[in-house]
Amino acid sequence: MALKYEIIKKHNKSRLGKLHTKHGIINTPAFMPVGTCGTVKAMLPESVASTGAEILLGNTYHLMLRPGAELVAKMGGLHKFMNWPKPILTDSGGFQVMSLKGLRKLTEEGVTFKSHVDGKQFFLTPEESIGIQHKLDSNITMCLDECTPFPATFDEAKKSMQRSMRWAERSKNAFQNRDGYGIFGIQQGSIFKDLRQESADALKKIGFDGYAIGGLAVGEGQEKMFEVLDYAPEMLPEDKPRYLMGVGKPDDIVGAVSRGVDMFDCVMPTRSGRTAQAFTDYGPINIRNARHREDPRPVEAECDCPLCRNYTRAYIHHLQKCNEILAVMLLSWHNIRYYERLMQKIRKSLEEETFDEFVKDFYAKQQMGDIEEI
RNA sequence: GGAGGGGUGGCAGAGCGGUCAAAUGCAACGGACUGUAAAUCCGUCGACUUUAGUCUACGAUGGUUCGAAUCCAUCCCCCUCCA
Repeated sequence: MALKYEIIKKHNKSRLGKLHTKHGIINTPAFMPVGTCGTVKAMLPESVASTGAEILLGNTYHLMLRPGAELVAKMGGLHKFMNWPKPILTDSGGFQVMSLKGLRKLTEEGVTFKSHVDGKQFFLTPEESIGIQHKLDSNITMCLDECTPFPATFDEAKKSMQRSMRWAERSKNAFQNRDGYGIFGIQQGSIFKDLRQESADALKKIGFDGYAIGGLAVGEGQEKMFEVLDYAPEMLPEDKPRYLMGVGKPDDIVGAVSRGVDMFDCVMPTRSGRTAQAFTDYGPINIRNARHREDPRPVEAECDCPLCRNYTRAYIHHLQKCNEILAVMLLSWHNIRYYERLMQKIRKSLEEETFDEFVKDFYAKQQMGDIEEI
């Protein structure tokens, strides 16, 4: 098989595993920071690596626009181009089918994007998306799909899902097998169990190295998302990694691991870092808030990131107020480290068979909220 | 000494008889952010009560007017240019 996945331990629905790629091993459950344009915003790749991240995301649509897949290939592939020697997963452009719906036209053949940069037209087919991801030298290629918006009626979700399944087959056919590289299918079906099953069956018939759950965390709320995750992961092959796309908040991730998900990616730690939010074991804080103005404590006492080791809340608050780049850098760093530490704790508890206690403790702390007294 | 311009909410700055508790930006305060069109976006921002409303407000005082941030008079202060 092109990508080897070993499951080391299981606990109820949760799994501890290792995914082997040409550029290294990914310990699962894993969180993948998002580096859409060939950079995790405001972070040095070396800094991202120091957080414990073992794999990054890149994006087909954005890299196709700038600098173009050919150039990246000429520069030796995305790993070399961006100085990230570890594994890379690339999204197919399927999310942009939803997020850029005003700038694109969907047909059975593919999707025409009007570049958000200069208006230039790009026609992205499943074959083209796979080809671009190949040129980028992505370790994990994603099928081109349509991230079904929410809410969708049953019929809308069905049509959208079925097209994504036809595109999944075309994507798989266009994919060139190589050792240490793989392709993931993406389940759709919105919040409808029948459609999720139909989608899972279609993907399994095609056969993939891993299976993603797409079309969640698009506005349905955590309760509905968890309802879907109560059944969706188990519809997918047990011996392959399961990847919940675009999720999520820390408690989303813990809940999803409990329900059998192995991989996550989310913009949240970096975007929040740019918008003054810092994640802590006791829930998120907004460092811009006046209550941090004279707080001599670190953002999080237990955290070992540079922000928490070397700077006070008062200082980060000051930097943020002054709109200083350093605030964005340090907060992004902290948040990614927070997510990676969370995943490390999840894996450790699965390893030591204390996952249930970890989950209980996690939610108890999150509910306590940030301690306000100084 | 001569000529001119101006004083508006924390700051900058519109408004030049009613529709002005006063545009807009910044600051302040709070919220949102989930496969990144995002160092972004949204809300609040005189006081008290808030559905509606009441009061105090555009340098100061007095006046004209049904009605004044807007017009007039006097006073105080600031700025530019020329001597």
